[in-house]
Amino acid sequence: MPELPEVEITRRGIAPHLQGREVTAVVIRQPRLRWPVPPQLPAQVTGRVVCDVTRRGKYLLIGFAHGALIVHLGMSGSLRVEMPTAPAGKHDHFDLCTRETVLRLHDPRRFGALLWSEAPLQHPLLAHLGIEPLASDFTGAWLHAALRTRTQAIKPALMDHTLIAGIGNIYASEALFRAGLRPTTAARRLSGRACDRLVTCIGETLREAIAAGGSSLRDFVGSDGHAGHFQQRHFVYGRAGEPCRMCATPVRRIVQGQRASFYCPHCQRAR
DNA sequence: ATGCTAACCTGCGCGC
DNA sequence: TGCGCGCAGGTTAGCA
Repeated sequence: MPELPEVEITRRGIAPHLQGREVTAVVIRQPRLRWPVPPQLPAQVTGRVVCDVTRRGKYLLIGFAHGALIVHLGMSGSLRVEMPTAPAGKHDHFDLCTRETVLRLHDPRRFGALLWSEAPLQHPLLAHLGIEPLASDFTGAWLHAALRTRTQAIKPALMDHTLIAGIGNIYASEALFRAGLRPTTAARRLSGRACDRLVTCIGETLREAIAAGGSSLRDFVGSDGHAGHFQQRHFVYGRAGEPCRMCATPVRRIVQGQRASFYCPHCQRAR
């Protein structure tokens, strides 16, 4: 589930329930995540008030005056706002309680993370993140310059978070389809016009996904919290062998850097 | 520095 | 029904 749009949707869903609220209790039910949840974390935030909930790449930051909780959802993580009386289930790792609700971290595969930092943007996990793909300084000219020395294929380059923060496997394939670019094209070979197009398409892809998820924000309270059920209509992702939505040519699946890439061999020929 | 591989986990869908 | 297999939205550590 969680690439940048899902993380942003989560942020918007949980922020109203946290901002300005005092943390009344913290429950670490299952500390095993990518790294163990720090045992001193409850003492750090109990009795403190949440200032804001922000996002950097795929990281969520639950901010306090003296630092922030850093949350990463990994492959299978989700955050839900529930009533304090709701029973915790299997793979519910952690609760952040306020007087009104409980923020619950659920993560079956345990690739997620929950950490505390007094200077979150300087934290080793965040310090080297690249440009925000929805920020106004992410332009075709910027991308063209950034890719100039990259021998790597464009698709894994888009997923390099030290270059661009937050683009995952689904949206990398989707954005390249929209831009008409072959995922295997060497990044340095992209023309200025191709980079312009790609930046536009990345923005459109991410914004549309956020907008599609935004319609289900109310579900963050009291329901399954499953940000996937609004079913974005992918052009190519997960559609190997199925007809391209634009030209009906069968979509191809290849593997790049041990990750599946999907593309239309007819629509994606430009560079 | 750069680039590949393995590793961390559970769950689901598929073919037999 | 049940079992084994392959696959999954991410990222780091370690090694060449």
